Amino acid sequence: MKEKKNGPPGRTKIMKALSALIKQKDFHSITTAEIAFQAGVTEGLIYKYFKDKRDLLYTVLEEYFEAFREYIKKEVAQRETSIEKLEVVIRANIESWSANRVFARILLLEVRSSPDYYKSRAYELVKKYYRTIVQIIEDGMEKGEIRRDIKPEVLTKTILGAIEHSCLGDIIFERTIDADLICDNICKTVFKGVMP
Amino acid sequence: MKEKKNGPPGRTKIMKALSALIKQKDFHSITTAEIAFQAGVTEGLIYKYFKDKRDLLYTVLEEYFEAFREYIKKEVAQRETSIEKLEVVIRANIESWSANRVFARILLLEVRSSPDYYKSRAYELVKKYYRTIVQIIEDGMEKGEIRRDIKPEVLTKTILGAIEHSCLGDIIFERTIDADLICDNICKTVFKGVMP
DNA sequence: AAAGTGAGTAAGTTTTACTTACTTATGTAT
DNA sequence: ATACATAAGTAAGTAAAACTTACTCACTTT
Repeated sequence: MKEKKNGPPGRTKIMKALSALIKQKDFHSITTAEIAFQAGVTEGLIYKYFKDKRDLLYTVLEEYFEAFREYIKKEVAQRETSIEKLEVVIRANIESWSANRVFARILLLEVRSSPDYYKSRAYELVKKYYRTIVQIIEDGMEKGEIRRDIKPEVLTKTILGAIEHSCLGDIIFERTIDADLICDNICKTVFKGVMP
Repeated sequence: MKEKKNGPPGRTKIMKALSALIKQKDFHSITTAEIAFQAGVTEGLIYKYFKDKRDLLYTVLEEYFEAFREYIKKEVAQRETSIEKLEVVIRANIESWSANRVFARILLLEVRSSPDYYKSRAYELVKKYYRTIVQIIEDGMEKGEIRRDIKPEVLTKTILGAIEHSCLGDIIFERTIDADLICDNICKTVFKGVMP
């Protein structure tokens, strides 16, 4: 077996088609007709395999996310202290987005506004990722590496938010992401604080 | 003069109508027919005063943002040190969103994905807000209150991102925002760092 | 009073997401 | 092999929503 169970070829072609189109324009202005044309199938087939246009988007996102989590997991496992682990999460996250802008754009801009997204499998993966970070922080607190007067959940959100917003502008305006600079700045801020 | 130059009554009614509807459901599932009905005008009038449905949304957002900036400006002026100013920005931002969820939802979820938004007047106001914070940080660096080995722009994005992501979940799922907890946690993290 | 202007309308058209009823290919048991 | 079942794919629509166009009415200006 070369591939995972991707299902029928038409389904794969449709996902590839949207994946390609989303590089060129925003999701809202991509029509189902365009997707079908790019995939070389008819419009109706989209609705055979996906509930609706958005469901297709979530499924594409899911694929990206699976790879992303895999990568992060591997990197984290190699580190010892919780601070090192957090640093590698921050770095890997930014670098993943930098290498895979489409993924970042879908995740940060295209799906969040639809209520249905929060019932999707893709969102389940996001939550898993979130919980991984909370766990790192809780472990760090237990080991005395991280101060205990902060809520792990809020700290996680602070870190994820810092990453997201720092990359957002570059993603929207198609600029190159200076991963090192951003990572370095976020780590300095979060680990040691901004006071001299 | 009671009001600012709001333009013709129909225009105001349309904006009020969308403002009310967006409290109940997400922008995508609000139809122009609904907006017109709620406003007590015909659908065509919307297109007399606004380029399209999204343009109307940006204009509503603009109104909210104007008030937001006014409030922040006043709060900031009362503080002395740059750290105090940053703290009050964080607090005022979170409290504004807590008090005005519609505004936060539009800003964080509904407009960001459309390229047109980045040409709107509303986005200009966002940039102004961003620059205000950069300025506070630059002043702080000059006065020696903030370490100089961080880029003011990245630090600004880190702070804004931390705020946004910390509130996002509560906004989406309509939970109450614990402004004090979030503000306190972000300040602790950003000012002093997470290490004990 | 005639002309001009801006607010507002009624009745379309077009676009686009989504459906339905059908055909063609593929694999499987007798 | 042949009949049957199931899955892949298509063609031609429908419905709803965004957006247009050509018009009317009221009110001001000269």
